[in-house]
Amino acid sequence: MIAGMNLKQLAKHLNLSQTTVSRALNGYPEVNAETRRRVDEVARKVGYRPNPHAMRLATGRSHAIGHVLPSDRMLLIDPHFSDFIAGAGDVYSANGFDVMLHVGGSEDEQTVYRRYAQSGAVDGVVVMGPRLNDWRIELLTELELPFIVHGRAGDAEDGYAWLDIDNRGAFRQATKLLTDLGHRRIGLINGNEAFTFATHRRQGYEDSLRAAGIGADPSIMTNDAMTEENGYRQTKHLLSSENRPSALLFSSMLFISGAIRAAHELGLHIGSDVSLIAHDDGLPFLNAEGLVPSLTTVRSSIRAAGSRVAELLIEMINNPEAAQPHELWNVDLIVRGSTGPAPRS
Amino acid sequence: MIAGMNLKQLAKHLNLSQTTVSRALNGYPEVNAETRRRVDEVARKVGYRPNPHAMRLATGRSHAIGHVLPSDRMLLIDPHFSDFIAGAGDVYSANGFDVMLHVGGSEDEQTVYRRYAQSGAVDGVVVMGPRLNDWRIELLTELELPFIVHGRAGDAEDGYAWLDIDNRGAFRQATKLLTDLGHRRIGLINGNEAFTFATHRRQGYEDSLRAAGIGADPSIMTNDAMTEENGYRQTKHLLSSENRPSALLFSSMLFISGAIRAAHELGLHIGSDVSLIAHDDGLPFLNAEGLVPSLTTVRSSIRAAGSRVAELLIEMINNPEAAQPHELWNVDLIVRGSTGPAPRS
DNA sequence: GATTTTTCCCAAAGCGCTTTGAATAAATTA
DNA sequence: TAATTTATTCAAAGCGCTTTGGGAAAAATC
Repeated sequence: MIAGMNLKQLAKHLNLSQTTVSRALNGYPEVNAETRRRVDEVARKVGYRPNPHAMRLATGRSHAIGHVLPSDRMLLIDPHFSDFIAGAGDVYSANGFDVMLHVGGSEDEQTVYRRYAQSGAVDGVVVMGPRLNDWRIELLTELELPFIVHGRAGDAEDGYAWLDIDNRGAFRQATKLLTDLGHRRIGLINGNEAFTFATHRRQGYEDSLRAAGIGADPSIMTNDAMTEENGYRQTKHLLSSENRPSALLFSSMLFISGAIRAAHELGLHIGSDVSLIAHDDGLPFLNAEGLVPSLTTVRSSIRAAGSRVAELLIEMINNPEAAQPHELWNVDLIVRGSTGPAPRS
Repeated sequence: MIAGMNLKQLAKHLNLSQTTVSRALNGYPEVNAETRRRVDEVARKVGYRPNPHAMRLATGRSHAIGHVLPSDRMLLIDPHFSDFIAGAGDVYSANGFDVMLHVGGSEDEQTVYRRYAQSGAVDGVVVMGPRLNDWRIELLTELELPFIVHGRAGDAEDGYAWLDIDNRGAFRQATKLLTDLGHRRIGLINGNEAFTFATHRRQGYEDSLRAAGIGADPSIMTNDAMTEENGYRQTKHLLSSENRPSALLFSSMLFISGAIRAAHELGLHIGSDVSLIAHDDGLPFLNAEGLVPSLTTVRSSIRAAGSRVAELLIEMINNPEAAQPHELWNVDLIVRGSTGPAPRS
């Protein structure tokens, strides 16, 4: 590792005290403008970089954000994680924050948070994939470690900071589109309801069914890990049943390829024999528009959410007194080719 | 953030000096067995955790590994990243290492590495998605920052540590399977050849074509971002061409759903009209076995690679004098239902 | 011109840990 | 019994930065 100059040396080089140099670099007011200019210039020239560990030790602030992926990693988080973090990462580095990532391992997840809090290893954490009454929220609150939840964890939503998309509204809209098109039997292929987003989506779906005077039928509602294979299996199952749905709602694009495959195999034409709508997080390798027929979706960029979550958390850290942010994002329904009027039976 | 006791307090509590306590906790020999027992016990009881920043400052070692995702993030890395890191993460935390993740942002990627090296923010880094003669290798070597490459970067392979899968061998095998089955016209739907893995795969493919006396035909070889959509588009294009291939080789499972869709649309039966083989990284949301027909693949777990890469890097860090590791992993060809004898034309 | 402010800088303490260089007591050896 | 070793422990000096509490010179006020 290349040596690099430290503050002391830089100060000597400048014929100034460490104090002054430190202050100059950190933008404190009590330093002469000309001096500051000189310091900045020389620092840049010699490529001075403060030692982050020393800085952290001295200030007690780590300038790092923790992301911990649960050790019982559900399929939910993984494929979405990189996109989320891509969005957040931009913001973090723009603000000089590092990301501490913790995934799996022997150490109990709870211990990790405790360690973070106690040691000041991070200034805040992002909670991803919240579940109903997620224990992490209680723990982090108790630890007084600033955190923000991507999603919501059920009740007491005022008690913590969160950013969520309006999953319920989204699925309400999507379902309404279908009922408006005359569909009466609509299947829901949802993610694991341990996660709140899945619950919210079901609620939205039920809202619109109810509004259309249709009873929810548990036999055409599923909760599964969001994989291609499950998409295939469930679709195949539902569409080959006696009283098959004329429309299906999917909680993730990850289901979709499988679903399309199943429909094809059954000789059903998408958009006429069966209508499909999926929630689209904007994962770059799965493009709803590129499908044939193009897919009707409720879309919300998980990447954008990542950026915003990062922004909010940094604000919270810089300004701990401020009120906890709550943001609920609208989700756009984008009608494309995979939805059409209910076939007359 | 919860306070937590520091060394000094712990020492006082134990009626010992900081030195002794520190030594006891860090397993130094010059400390009485009984004393060590006492220290360990009390430390555990009061939940003492050393402040990592202080530790890092004092030792100069950060106990952290850097992963930096290129800012010109190609689709390649993203979906594979979380699986890779999931594997690596287990090993990291088992060894008390943290992960510093850097993604995108305004700061130039090169600067990030320089900063890491100069400040000792990380003890080593993992280079993912290497390209031909990747500049990162040169830079990191110059910076003397320990690193390991997942993949290879072209020539001078002895100059750095790497772990790679035998992409060439894998595609050689896969192609051979096809030529043995009588296929003479085999398309290759590859990833971006800026990445070395794609080049290696093409080479393996060409090896076996050559061995079978078949000339490579650039018109049925493509290089694209690995997305569902591209899989569809390229497959559709190739399979509807005049002299269509009877078999296709894919560099990623991400292509596959699109490919299957295209084949279906063209009314081609997979496994008889057209044979398909894909490279399978073992991404959890895309299961080759679950497809219908099940997919013949060359499979290598990217997650396992992550674990091993982490292990090797940690060894390198703990033992800087040792020779740089090079590991080339065999890839298994798993024959399933998507491959069959070439149709007689 | 004397006094109070302001401006600009500095020495030194401290963050919490590791590590060096002794010191003391106990155990060996002579 | 005196001289060495060995086994344990400790005080103090860093690691590289921030921050407190002054202090000297310059500027402003009376």
